[in-house]
Amino acid sequence: MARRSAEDTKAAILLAARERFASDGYERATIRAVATEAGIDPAMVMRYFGSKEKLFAAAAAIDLRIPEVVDEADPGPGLVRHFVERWEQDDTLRALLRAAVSHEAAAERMRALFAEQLGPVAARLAPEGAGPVRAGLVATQMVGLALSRYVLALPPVVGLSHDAIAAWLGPTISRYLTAPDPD
Amino acid sequence: MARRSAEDTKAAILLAARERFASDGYERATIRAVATEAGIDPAMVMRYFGSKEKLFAAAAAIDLRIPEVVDEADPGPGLVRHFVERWEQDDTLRALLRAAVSHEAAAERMRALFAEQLGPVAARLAPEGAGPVRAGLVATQMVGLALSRYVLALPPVVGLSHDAIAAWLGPTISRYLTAPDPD
DNA sequence: ACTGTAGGACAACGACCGTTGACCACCGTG
DNA sequence: CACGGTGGTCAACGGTCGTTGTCCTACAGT
Repeated sequence: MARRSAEDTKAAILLAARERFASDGYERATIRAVATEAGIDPAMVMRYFGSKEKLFAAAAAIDLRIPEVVDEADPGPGLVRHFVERWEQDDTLRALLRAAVSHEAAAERMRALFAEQLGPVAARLAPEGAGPVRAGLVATQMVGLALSRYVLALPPVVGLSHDAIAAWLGPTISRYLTAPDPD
Repeated sequence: MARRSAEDTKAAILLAARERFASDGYERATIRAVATEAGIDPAMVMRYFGSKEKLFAAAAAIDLRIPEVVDEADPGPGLVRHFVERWEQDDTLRALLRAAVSHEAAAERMRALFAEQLGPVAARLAPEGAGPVRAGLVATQMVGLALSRYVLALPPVVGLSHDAIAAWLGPTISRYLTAPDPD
């Protein structure tokens, strides 16, 4: 059997870690299970990542890659589509979401993620000074979709097509971002 | 010190259990912590509830108490207000939500909750046959609000008043329930 | 006063977890 | 061929958890 390089092993561990964190959450995802899935000894995980906490931090590093250019008048559908594709692309966001619910460090990372990556978009599209609130409203809808579809697996929500999701949630997101303040 | 009745003790355990499950999630909420908070020995919890699983089942029993009568043309704001008040009334819903993320039995209970209690309302207000999908859409927005506000504690969402929440999310809920199907 | 019973405490078991330290095997290089 | 470092294993420690069995104690009814 050919020896693996350290980088290959690290990558295998990260992949396995995202999978376990995504489907088991922070506490149920054990170092031992991650190691088994990566085909190595638990001690290697410690060698390469130092602790479970640091392994999670490495596994949950993510860039939302929100597109710079969107339809300024009706940004919702495009953003919704982008989010859905981002969620389904790999396990990272699911891992972060599941962990954020019971792990304070993960929750903090999630808050930072929305503040730093969704914030600027909202600041640009929203009325003067309303950026943070509008970003928060968008977050409620997008996080709720993710939770319902990928974690709770509510059957009607799982059954929605990407088109249906964009058609239903798009107007909501557009309104949260661009509508004037209500009375 | 006067002895407590079994019923009093059971109630104290349930109260403590909801608190621990709500703020720690299923796995981090230990029987030992619940017992300490209820002022008794962990063994008592087992005596009265049999197992951690059954304790959770007892602590997570809930009735959403969705009002029978709502404004049929614009049900959103009223429903949103009712949900927010229901969430803030006690720890039961927060406990269920947090546990549902990492505990399959709790997730199943959450699915049943929405199907049985939100489903009928959606079936009544939505176009023929569209009930389940509309209930699912409503769930994405309401669950997302709860997660963002009570679990992740996103600052802009935490800062919203009940009035602001109803004003922003009300139209969304109304549209999900009563709008005709999009193209 | 006696006693049965309901309400409760204590200590321990077995399992599992994160983490550690000592030890091994293969490899390219001198 | 020796050899050092890289990639890897193994066994164990200390801690915590759910759970169990045994024992204790206060009180109500006779």
